[in-house]
Amino acid sequence: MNMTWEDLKNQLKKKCIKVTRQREQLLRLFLSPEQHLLTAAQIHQALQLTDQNMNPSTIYRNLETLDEAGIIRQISLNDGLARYELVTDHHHHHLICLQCNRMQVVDVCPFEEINRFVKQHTNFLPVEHRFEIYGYCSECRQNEEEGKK
Amino acid sequence: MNMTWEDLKNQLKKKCIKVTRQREQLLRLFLSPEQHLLTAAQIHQALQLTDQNMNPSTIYRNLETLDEAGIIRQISLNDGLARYELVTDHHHHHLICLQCNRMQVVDVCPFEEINRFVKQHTNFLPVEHRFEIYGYCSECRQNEEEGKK
DNA sequence: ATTTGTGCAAAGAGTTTGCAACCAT
DNA sequence: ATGGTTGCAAACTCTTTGCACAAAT
Repeated sequence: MNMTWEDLKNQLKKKCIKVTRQREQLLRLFLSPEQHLLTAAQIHQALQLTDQNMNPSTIYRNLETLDEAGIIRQISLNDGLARYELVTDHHHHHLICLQCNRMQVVDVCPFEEINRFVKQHTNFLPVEHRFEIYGYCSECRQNEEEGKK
Repeated sequence: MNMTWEDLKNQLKKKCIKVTRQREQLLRLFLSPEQHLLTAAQIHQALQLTDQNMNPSTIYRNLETLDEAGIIRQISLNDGLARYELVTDHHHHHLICLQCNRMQVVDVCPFEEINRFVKQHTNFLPVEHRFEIYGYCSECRQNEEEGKK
Protein backbone atom coordinates (compact mmCIF):
# COMPACT_ATOMS: atom_id res chain seq x y z
CA MET A 1 0.00 0.00 0.00
CA ASN A 2 2.53 2.59 1.12
CA MET A 3 5.24 3.61 -1.27
CA THR A 4 8.76 2.24 -0.84
CA TRP A 5 12.16 3.39 -1.98
CA GLU A 6 12.10 0.63 -4.60
CA ASP A 7 8.93 2.12 -6.07
CA LEU A 8 10.54 5.53 -6.27
CA LYS A 9 13.71 4.10 -7.78
CA ASN A 10 11.67 2.47 -10.50
CA GLN A 11 9.93 5.71 -11.24
CA LEU A 12 13.28 7.45 -11.61
CA LYS A 13 14.58 4.79 -13.96
CA LYS A 14 11.44 4.81 -16.03
CA LYS A 15 11.89 8.56 -16.50
CA CYS A 16 15.63 8.33 -17.21
CA ILE A 17 16.53 10.32 -14.12
CA LYS A 18 19.77 9.05 -12.65
CA VAL A 19 19.59 7.42 -9.26
CA THR A 20 22.13 9.37 -7.22
CA ARG A 21 22.95 9.19 -3.53
CA GLN A 22 21.51 12.69 -3.11
CA ARG A 23 18.22 11.82 -4.75
CA GLU A 24 17.87 8.72 -2.65
CA GLN A 25 18.48 10.64 0.57
CA LEU A 26 16.05 13.34 -0.46
CA LEU A 27 13.24 11.04 -1.54
CA ARG A 28 13.60 8.76 1.48
CA LEU A 29 12.65 11.70 3.68
CA PHE A 30 9.22 11.79 2.11
CA LEU A 31 8.64 8.12 2.91
CA SER A 32 8.55 8.75 6.63
CA PRO A 33 4.88 9.28 7.47
CA GLU A 34 5.66 12.26 9.69
CA GLN A 35 7.30 14.09 6.82
CA HIS A 36 4.78 14.12 4.05
CA LEU A 37 5.07 17.82 3.41
CA LEU A 38 8.56 19.37 3.36
CA THR A 39 10.15 22.70 2.53
CA ALA A 40 13.61 23.01 0.99
CA ALA A 41 14.90 24.29 4.32
CA GLN A 42 13.42 21.35 6.23
CA ILE A 43 15.05 18.94 3.81
CA HIS A 44 18.38 20.68 4.18
CA GLN A 45 18.14 20.54 7.96
CA ALA A 46 16.94 16.95 8.12
CA LEU A 47 19.82 15.74 5.97
CA GLN A 48 22.36 17.60 8.07
CA LEU A 49 21.04 15.86 11.18
CA THR A 50 21.43 12.39 9.72
CA ASP A 51 24.67 12.20 7.75
CA GLN A 52 26.05 14.24 4.91
CA ASN A 53 24.76 17.66 4.16
CA MET A 54 23.41 18.39 0.75
CA ASN A 55 24.10 21.60 -1.08
CA PRO A 56 21.03 23.86 -1.30
CA SER A 57 21.45 24.12 -5.08
CA THR A 58 21.24 20.36 -5.30
CA ILE A 59 18.08 20.34 -3.22
CA TYR A 60 16.40 23.02 -5.31
CA ARG A 61 17.47 21.46 -8.58
CA ASN A 62 16.22 18.05 -7.55
CA LEU A 63 12.94 19.35 -6.22
CA GLU A 64 12.38 20.96 -9.59
CA THR A 65 13.44 17.85 -11.53
CA LEU A 66 11.24 15.56 -9.44
CA ASP A 67 8.33 17.98 -9.66
CA GLU A 68 8.58 18.10 -13.45
CA ALA A 69 8.79 14.33 -13.53
CA GLY A 70 5.58 14.12 -11.52
CA ILE A 71 7.23 12.22 -8.67
CA ILE A 72 6.69 15.01 -6.18
CA ARG A 73 4.34 17.97 -6.29
CA GLN A 74 4.63 21.52 -5.01
CA ILE A 75 2.08 22.92 -2.60
CA SER A 76 1.97 26.37 -1.08
CA LEU A 77 0.40 27.02 2.27
CA ASN A 78 -0.29 30.29 4.00
CA ASP A 79 3.31 31.04 4.94
CA GLY A 80 4.38 31.38 1.32
CA LEU A 81 7.12 28.75 1.51
CA ALA A 82 7.16 26.13 -1.22
CA ARG A 83 6.42 22.68 0.17
CA TYR A 84 6.60 19.33 -1.57
CA GLU A 85 4.86 16.00 -1.17
CA LEU A 86 5.07 12.67 -2.98
CA VAL A 87 2.57 12.26 -5.78
CA THR A 88 0.28 9.32 -5.09
CA ASP A 89 -2.93 8.14 -6.68
CA HIS A 90 -4.59 8.76 -3.35
CA HIS A 91 -6.64 11.95 -3.59
CA HIS A 92 -6.60 13.84 -0.30
CA HIS A 93 -6.55 17.20 1.44
CA HIS A 94 -4.70 18.61 4.40
CA LEU A 95 -5.47 19.59 7.95
CA ILE A 96 -2.73 21.93 9.13
CA CYS A 97 -2.23 22.87 12.76
CA LEU A 98 -1.93 26.63 13.29
CA GLN A 99 0.27 26.01 16.31
CA CYS A 100 2.75 23.23 15.49
CA ASN A 101 2.33 23.26 11.68
CA ARG A 102 2.04 19.50 11.57
CA MET A 103 -0.17 18.19 8.86
CA GLN A 104 -2.62 15.32 8.67
CA VAL A 105 -4.33 13.94 5.66
CA VAL A 106 -8.07 13.74 5.27
CA ASP A 107 -9.71 11.70 2.55
CA VAL A 108 -12.95 13.59 2.17
CA CYS A 109 -13.18 15.80 -0.89
CA PRO A 110 -16.01 18.17 -1.72
CA PHE A 111 -14.89 18.72 -5.25
CA GLU A 112 -17.49 16.80 -7.17
CA GLU A 113 -20.40 18.86 -5.89
CA ILE A 114 -18.54 22.11 -6.30
CA ASN A 115 -17.47 21.07 -9.74
CA ARG A 116 -21.08 20.66 -10.77
CA PHE A 117 -21.92 24.06 -9.33
CA VAL A 118 -19.05 25.80 -11.06
CA LYS A 119 -19.76 24.22 -14.43
CA GLN A 120 -23.41 25.12 -14.15
CA HIS A 121 -23.07 28.70 -12.93
CA THR A 122 -19.85 29.93 -14.57
CA ASN A 123 -17.93 29.59 -17.80
CA PHE A 124 -14.89 28.44 -15.91
CA LEU A 125 -13.38 25.03 -16.72
CA PRO A 126 -12.16 23.45 -13.47
CA VAL A 127 -8.93 21.47 -13.77
CA GLU A 128 -7.47 21.13 -10.30
CA HIS A 129 -8.14 22.39 -6.82
CA ARG A 130 -6.65 22.90 -3.41
CA PHE A 131 -8.43 22.65 -0.11
CA GLU A 132 -6.71 23.19 3.20
CA ILE A 133 -8.26 23.46 6.64
CA TYR A 134 -6.33 25.26 9.34
CA GLY A 135 -6.99 24.66 13.00
CA TYR A 136 -5.57 22.96 16.07
CA CYS A 137 -4.44 19.35 16.16
CA SER A 138 -5.34 17.01 19.00
CA GLU A 139 -1.88 17.21 20.52
CA CYS A 140 -1.82 21.01 20.66
CA ARG A 141 -5.34 21.08 22.06
CA GLN A 142 -4.27 18.65 24.76
CA ASN A 143 -1.19 20.70 25.64
CA GLU A 144 -3.31 23.80 25.81
CA GLU A 145 -5.76 22.08 28.17
CA GLU A 146 -2.98 20.84 30.42
CA GLY A 147 -1.41 24.29 30.55
CA LYS A 148 -4.61 25.63 32.04
CA LYS A 149 -4.64 23.22 34.98
CA MET B 1 -23.18 46.83 -0.74
CA ASN B 2 -19.67 47.25 -2.14
CA MET B 3 -17.05 48.80 0.03
CA THR B 4 -16.03 52.41 -0.55
CA TRP B 5 -12.98 54.44 0.32
CA GLU B 6 -14.99 56.11 3.08
CA ASP B 7 -15.62 52.72 4.68
CA LEU B 8 -11.94 51.92 4.60
CA LYS B 9 -11.03 55.33 5.98
CA ASN B 10 -13.36 54.77 8.91
CA GLN B 11 -11.78 51.40 9.58
CA LEU B 12 -8.33 53.02 9.65
CA LYS B 13 -9.47 55.72 12.05
CA LYS B 14 -11.18 53.23 14.31
CA LYS B 15 -7.93 51.33 14.56
CA CYS B 16 -5.79 54.45 15.04
CA ILE B 17 -3.90 53.89 11.80
CA LYS B 18 -3.07 57.22 10.23
CA VAL B 19 -4.72 58.01 6.92
CA THR B 20 -1.77 58.79 4.67
CA ARG B 21 -1.69 59.50 0.95
CA GLN B 22 0.16 56.20 0.45
CA ARG B 23 -2.41 54.14 2.32
CA GLU B 24 -5.25 55.72 0.39
CA GLN B 25 -3.60 54.99 -2.95
CA LEU B 26 -2.87 51.44 -1.92
CA LEU B 27 -6.31 50.64 -0.56
CA ARG B 28 -8.13 52.27 -3.46
CA LEU B 29 -6.54 49.67 -5.75
CA PHE B 30 -8.45 46.93 -4.00
CA LEU B 31 -11.76 48.69 -4.57
CA SER B 32 -11.63 48.15 -8.31
CA PRO B 33 -13.47 44.89 -8.94
CA GLU B 34 -10.81 43.68 -11.35
CA GLN B 35 -8.14 43.93 -8.71
CA HIS B 36 -9.42 41.97 -5.78
CA LEU B 37 -6.27 39.94 -5.35
CA LEU B 38 -2.95 41.75 -5.58
CA THR B 39 0.73 41.00 -5.02
CA ALA B 40 3.18 43.58 -3.70
CA ALA B 41 4.72 43.77 -7.17
CA GLN B 42 1.34 44.35 -8.83
CA ILE B 43 0.62 47.15 -6.39
CA HIS B 44 3.97 48.73 -7.07
CA GLN B 45 3.43 48.56 -10.81
CA ALA B 46 -0.17 49.80 -10.69
CA LEU B 47 0.80 52.85 -8.67
CA GLN B 48 3.65 53.70 -11.03
CA LEU B 49 1.23 53.67 -13.95
CA THR B 50 -1.18 56.12 -12.34
CA ASP B 51 0.80 58.83 -10.59
CA GLN B 52 3.45 58.72 -7.89
CA ASN B 53 5.44 55.65 -7.27
CA MET B 54 5.50 54.16 -3.82
CA ASN B 55 8.61 52.76 -2.24
CA PRO B 56 8.54 48.97 -1.94
CA SER B 57 9.30 49.21 1.77
CA THR B 58 6.22 51.34 2.23
CA ILE B 59 4.12 48.82 0.34
CA TYR B 60 5.38 45.89 2.36
CA ARG B 61 5.04 47.74 5.64
CA ASN B 62 1.51 48.82 4.88
CA LEU B 63 0.44 45.40 3.69
CA GLU B 64 1.64 44.05 7.02
CA THR B 65 -0.03 46.80 9.03
CA LEU B 66 -3.33 46.42 7.20
CA ASP B 67 -3.16 42.64 7.48
CA GLU B 68 -2.62 42.83 11.24
CA ALA B 69 -5.48 45.31 11.49
CA GLY B 70 -7.75 42.85 9.70
CA ILE B 71 -8.47 45.28 6.86
CA ILE B 72 -6.79 43.10 4.25
CA ARG B 73 -5.85 39.43 4.37
CA GLN B 74 -2.97 37.49 2.88
CA ILE B 75 -3.60 34.57 0.56
CA SER B 76 -1.03 32.37 -1.12
CA LEU B 77 -1.71 30.65 -4.39
CA ASN B 78 0.35 28.07 -6.22
CA ASP B 79 3.04 30.44 -7.39
CA GLY B 80 4.21 31.16 -3.86
CA LEU B 81 3.78 34.93 -4.12
CA ALA B 82 1.93 36.62 -1.27
CA ARG B 83 -1.35 38.12 -2.44
CA TYR B 84 -3.77 40.31 -0.55
CA GLU B 85 -7.50 40.96 -0.68
CA LEU B 86 -9.87 43.17 1.29
CA VAL B 87 -11.49 41.49 4.25
CA THR B 88 -15.26 41.46 3.80
CA ASP B 89 -18.05 39.67 5.61
CA HIS B 90 -18.79 37.95 2.33
CA HIS B 91 -17.51 34.38 2.54
CA HIS B 92 -16.21 33.18 -0.81
CA HIS B 93 -13.62 31.15 -2.68
CA HIS B 94 -11.58 31.67 -5.81
CA LEU B 95 -11.51 30.36 -9.34
CA ILE B 96 -8.07 31.09 -10.76
CA CYS B 97 -7.26 30.80 -14.44
CA LEU B 98 -4.14 28.74 -15.13
CA GLN B 99 -3.50 30.77 -18.27
CA CYS B 100 -4.15 34.46 -17.49
CA ASN B 101 -4.14 34.20 -13.69
CA ARG B 102 -7.28 36.27 -13.41
CA MET B 103 -9.47 35.39 -10.52
CA GLN B 104 -13.20 35.19 -10.07
CA VAL B 105 -15.15 34.78 -6.89
CA VAL B 106 -17.55 31.94 -6.27
CA ASP B 107 -19.99 31.96 -3.38
CA VAL B 108 -20.42 28.26 -2.88
CA CYS B 109 -18.59 26.80 0.11
CA PRO B 110 -18.37 23.15 1.05
CA PHE B 111 -17.04 23.83 4.47
CA GLU B 112 -20.01 22.94 6.61
CA GLU B 113 -20.18 19.36 5.43
CA ILE B 114 -16.44 18.89 5.64
CA ASN B 115 -16.44 20.49 9.04
CA ARG B 116 -18.87 17.89 10.29
CA PHE B 117 -16.75 15.14 8.80
CA VAL B 118 -13.53 16.42 10.31
CA LYS B 119 -15.02 16.91 13.77
CA GLN B 120 -16.51 13.45 13.68
CA HIS B 121 -13.52 11.55 12.32
CA THR B 122 -10.50 13.40 13.72
CA ASN B 123 -9.42 15.24 16.84
CA PHE B 124 -8.62 18.30 14.80
CA LEU B 125 -10.37 21.60 15.61
CA PRO B 126 -11.08 23.40 12.32
CA VAL B 127 -10.68 27.17 12.48
CA GLU B 128 -10.30 28.41 8.93
CA HIS B 129 -9.92 26.99 5.47
CA ARG B 130 -8.84 27.75 1.94
CA PHE B 131 -10.33 26.38 -1.22
CA GLU B 132 -9.08 27.34 -4.66
CA ILE B 133 -10.04 25.83 -7.97
CA TYR B 134 -7.62 26.18 -10.87
CA GLY B 135 -8.74 25.91 -14.43
CA TYR B 136 -9.43 27.99 -17.53
CA CYS B 137 -11.63 31.09 -17.56
CA SER B 138 -14.21 31.73 -20.26
CA GLU B 139 -12.05 34.30 -22.00
CA CYS B 140 -9.02 32.03 -22.28
CA ARG B 141 -11.19 29.16 -23.46
CA GLN B 142 -12.66 31.40 -26.14
CA ASN B 143 -9.23 32.60 -27.28
CA GLU B 144 -8.08 29.01 -27.43
CA GLU B 145 -11.06 28.06 -29.58
CA GLU B 146 -10.51 30.94 -31.97
CA GLY B 147 -6.84 30.08 -32.29
CA LYS B 148 -7.84 26.69 -33.67
CA LYS B 149 -9.97 28.07 -36.48
C1' DA C 1 32.65 7.14 -23.06
C1' DT C 2 29.11 10.04 -22.60
C1' DT C 3 25.72 12.29 -20.41
C1' DT C 4 23.80 13.98 -16.34
C1' DG C 5 24.39 15.55 -11.61
C1' DT C 6 26.98 17.92 -7.88
C1' DG C 7 29.34 21.49 -5.08
C1' DC C 8 30.93 25.91 -4.81
C1' DA C 9 30.67 30.73 -5.47
C1' DA C 10 28.38 34.45 -7.28
C1' DA C 11 24.20 36.59 -8.76
C1' DG C 12 19.16 37.44 -8.57
C1' DA C 13 14.61 37.97 -6.78
C1' DG C 14 11.64 39.36 -3.03
C1' DT C 15 11.43 41.20 1.44
C1' DT C 16 13.02 43.42 5.84
C1' DT C 17 15.43 46.84 8.67
C1' DG C 18 17.96 51.18 10.48
C1' DC C 19 17.87 55.80 10.20
C1' DA C 20 16.94 60.63 9.17
C1' DA C 21 13.38 63.50 7.31
C1' DC C 22 8.43 64.09 6.95
C1' DC C 23 3.54 64.29 7.86
C1' DA C 24 -1.13 63.29 10.23
C1' DT C 25 -3.17 63.98 14.33
C1' DA D 1 4.28 69.05 19.46
C1' DT D 2 4.95 64.32 18.90
C1' DG D 3 4.52 59.88 17.51
C1' DG D 4 3.65 57.28 13.65
C1' DT D 5 5.08 57.00 8.59
C1' DT D 6 7.99 57.43 4.58
C1' DG D 7 12.02 57.02 1.40
C1' DC D 8 16.45 55.57 0.83
C1' DA D 9 20.21 52.42 1.26
C1' DA D 10 21.90 48.41 3.02
C1' DA D 11 21.09 43.88 4.71
C1' DC D 12 18.90 39.49 4.62
C1' DT D 13 16.60 35.23 2.99
C1' DC D 14 15.37 32.21 -0.42
C1' DT D 15 16.35 30.63 -4.90
C1' DT D 16 18.81 30.36 -9.40
C1' DT D 17 22.83 30.08 -12.45
C1' DG D 18 27.71 29.30 -14.45
C1' DC D 19 31.32 26.45 -14.28
C1' DA D 20 34.67 22.79 -13.26
C1' DC D 21 34.75 18.31 -11.33
C1' DA D 22 32.46 13.87 -10.17
C1' DA D 23 29.33 10.16 -10.67
C1' DA D 24 25.79 7.23 -13.06
C1' DT D 25 24.52 4.85 -17.05
